[in-house]
Amino acid sequence: MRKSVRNNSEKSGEKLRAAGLRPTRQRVALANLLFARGNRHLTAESLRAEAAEAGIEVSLATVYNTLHQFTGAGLLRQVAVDASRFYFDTNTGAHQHFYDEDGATLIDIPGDSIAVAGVPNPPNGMEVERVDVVVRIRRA
Amino acid sequence: MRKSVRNNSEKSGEKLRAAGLRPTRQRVALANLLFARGNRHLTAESLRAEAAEAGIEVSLATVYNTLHQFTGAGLLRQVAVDASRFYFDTNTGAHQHFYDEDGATLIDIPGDSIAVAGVPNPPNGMEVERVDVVVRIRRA
DNA sequence: CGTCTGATTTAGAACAATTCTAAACTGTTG
DNA sequence: CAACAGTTTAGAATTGTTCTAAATCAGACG
Repeated sequence: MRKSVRNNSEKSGEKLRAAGLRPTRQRVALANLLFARGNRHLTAESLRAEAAEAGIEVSLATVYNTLHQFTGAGLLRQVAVDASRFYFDTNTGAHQHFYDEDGATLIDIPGDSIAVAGVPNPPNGMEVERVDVVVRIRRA
Repeated sequence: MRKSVRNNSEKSGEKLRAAGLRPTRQRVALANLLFARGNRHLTAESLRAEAAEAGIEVSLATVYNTLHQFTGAGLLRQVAVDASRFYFDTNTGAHQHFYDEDGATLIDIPGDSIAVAGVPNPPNGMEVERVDVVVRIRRA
């Protein structure tokens, strides 16, 4: 057990270094939480709560900083589904989302299942950065 | 001119009544602004600014209330593209959007140009409410 | 190893967008 | 035209996020 924790931290450290971020205690701890399990969707508050539960004390400002730095480094992706908060996704590959408006939860849709056809050319001087699909669902 | 203004207000009044909303001075004025021209994208602040320019005094709270009531009544639709504010769209039909992240502007994509195929079945007990496509663009 | 330096973290203040509250007002109904 | 429920309002409150200035830390260097 202890060994695998150390391995995770080492892996996170390398990951951060590769991204050009100094592997500080806080960043490594958050990276461990973020990337240990599979794909995750979270908000600043939820990550902070999770960190607190795991006995890691980080200020909210650091959680925000880290989330933004990770996003800038391509380790995370922001998902816009709800104007009231930012969601972050540890899955940075091509994929889409279900968004459950009742529970305010996101569910991944694998990148190869949805196909979007007929996207018009963007206005002059603009280029397409990404095509986001959000399938809004609710209790039937 | 005066005649057409009266017509607009009468039309707005009927529209509101049909939606089950009492056609008050403020709601009629905002509806006129919203639906007089073609499709529009706006935020609470931008609508309020526009109202102020047109000499209509409405409190910000009323702008928010109205926007939400209109949305509830199906007269407007909310577009989630940016976690930092709510956008509203006067076009409630099926269509999609370009979102220019530099300028924070929305551009309509007609409903019949984009086709989304392969949406998986939603989880049990859930139904698809809507499929939103946002094409994020930026200066090339 | 201590020391230094710039990067990072922090608590708390500041901010922006939105929502709430309680009182004043207004549209409709009888 | 009185009465009541629905609506509006100013301003306070709340929420989520960003900023600030001071304290702390990671890594380099002697």
